Amino acid sequence: MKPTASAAPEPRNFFQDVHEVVRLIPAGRVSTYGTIAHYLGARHGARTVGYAMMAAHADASIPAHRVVNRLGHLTGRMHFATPTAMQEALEAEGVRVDTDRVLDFDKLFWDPAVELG
DNA sequence: ACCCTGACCCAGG
DNA sequence: ACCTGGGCCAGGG
Repeated sequence: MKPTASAAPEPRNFFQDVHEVVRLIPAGRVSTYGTIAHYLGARHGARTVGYAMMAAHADASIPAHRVVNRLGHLTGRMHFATPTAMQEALEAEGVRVDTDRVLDFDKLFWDPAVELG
């Protein structure tokens, strides 16, 4: 018989996995493309996480502003409603930003492999 | 089913 | 310190 909806594992693609991890980043903390890629499996590149974040733009429940590049730079800022919206969203939760870079990046860095076990 | 596009990161010369 | 190449996923035309 045809597998029921509950029996069939939902077809999760990599983008959805990325979105799920991003939702877990606490307010006031930041993570990076490469970290998330590594957490989800070595065969995925950081670039692909970037692709997933573009797709995330449609979903307001994903805190896309908490994902920056490995240097703490706000590389995704141009994809927000305004070029300053990403920085403003971070500052609204207490993250200091200067010239498109997160200050105290090492301290605020959130690694799913560490925080989630 | 092919072509294009797009928030990255590391290794090597 | 600069540039290059390789890896990588999903949606739309």
